This record gives sequence, C-alpha cells and structure tokens, in this order.
Amino acid sequence: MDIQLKRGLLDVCVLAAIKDEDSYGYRIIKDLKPYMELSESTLYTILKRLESARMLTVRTAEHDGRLRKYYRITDRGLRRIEEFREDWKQMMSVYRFITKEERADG
Amino acid sequence: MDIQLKRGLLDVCVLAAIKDEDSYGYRIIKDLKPYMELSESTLYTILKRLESARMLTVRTAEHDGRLRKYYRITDRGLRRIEEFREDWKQMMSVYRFITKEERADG
DNA sequence: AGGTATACCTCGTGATACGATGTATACAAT
DNA sequence: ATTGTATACATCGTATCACGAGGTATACCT
Repeated sequence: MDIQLKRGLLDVCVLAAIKDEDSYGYRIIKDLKPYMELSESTLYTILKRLESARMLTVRTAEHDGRLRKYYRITDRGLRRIEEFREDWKQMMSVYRFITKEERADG
Repeated sequence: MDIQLKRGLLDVCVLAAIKDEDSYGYRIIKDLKPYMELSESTLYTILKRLESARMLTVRTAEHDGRLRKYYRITDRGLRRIEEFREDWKQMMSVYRFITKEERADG
C-alpha cells in the first residue's frame, strides 16, 4: 500500500490489535499481517508513541523463560479509535471528491 | 482532520483538483477548502513534487498583469488517481479490521 | 554447531506537512 | 496618501515519522 495512506492507519491499527485482548509486539505484527505489513522497528516506535500518549499501558511477563511486554489499551486509546471513526467520515467525503467524475463505473 | 490520515490524500487531492480543468495554486486551495484545508507552503511543495514525478505539467500565463502558473494533469497523473482507487480498497479492508468489533452500531 | 523462530531494542536517514516569512500587484476604504 | 485585503508566487527551518540495518538473547530442532 502507498506509504502515505498507511501512515494514517498505523497507530489506530495497533490499538485495534490490542483492543479485545492484551497482546505483545511479535504477535501484533503477525495479527496485522493480513491487513497491513509493518516492520518491528516501526511497531516498537508506534508502541512507544502510544505509551507516551497514554493510549496503552505496558506490563512485562515471563513466558517460556523469555520476557514479553504485554500491551493493554486505555480509555484514551479507545477514544482514539472512536475519533478515527469520525475522521473516516471526512476521509470518505474527500474520497468521493477525488473519484467523483468517474462516470464509467459510477 | 488527523494529519497522518490527511497525508495519504493530499497528492491525489491536488491531482483531482486539476483533473477536469487546468488550475493554479491559489484556486486549488480554494477549491479544496470544503474538503480539506491545506496551506500555501504545503501546496507548493506538493505541486513541485508532482511536477518532478511528471504527474502534471506547468505553464505560466499572464492574468490581470500578474503571472499565474497553470497546472495540467498528465497521463501519469491520471494513472496515479487510478492507483489510489485500488489502494483505497485495501484501506477499506483495514478500516473494517479497526472497527469490526463495534456491535453497537454495526 | 548451525539454523530458525521468538522477542525485544536503537540509530540514522529520508520524506514530508506546515508555520513563518518574503515579494509583488490590484483595488477598495479611510 | 496610506492602510488593509485579496490575489499569487516562493523559500527555509522544524518536527514528526516509517523503516532498514544492525544488535541482543532464548528455545528448539537437526
């Protein structure tokens, strides 16, 4: 996908990936893969950013002798998703502007 | 609108604004205003970028004693819009992933 | 011993949106 | 005459950000 288009979805995508169940970095990447590829360096940058913005909290837990960092969404994170839904309406109106003159396939 | 979301639309938006009729900077900003605000510095950056990418051509013409730079879309620019329509399908699938669990209003 | 999967992290770079700022003309209001 | 507003273009510096390259470490299989 076009990287610029992707940008607008990344943060919210990660929030959506931990919304119903706490998750951790490696798994988030796998879960998102069918929808959107993202590298580890990108993900950890995003997770840090979302933590700074208090949209998620972190908890470290041991699993098979290795450490995992589990991320849980906060109320603020949930609100972020709701805001995205509002923004999307505006995106749709812009989308219609861009594609409006295509009489061939309506 | 969220700036990150906006990013993905800006270039294509400008192309769409000159698609049916040649236009110039100041007018493009006005035409896009109902859909998306963009500053002059942003627009001129975009126009330069699109020209470098050969998605539009420029022609200078005098109007009321002042110079105007008219921009015309190229085939490559038109193709860019078509590509956007394809990318949008993927965007929609990601959108559905993000908002899928909202049983309240489907 | 080597390979693969899991799991985390950092650094540097390039792309980019935008505010601030500058130049210049036309025209209306004071 | 001067001030203000609209038109019309342009540049520069800054902050944000995605990502490749590279690093560390464990578990398990061959």
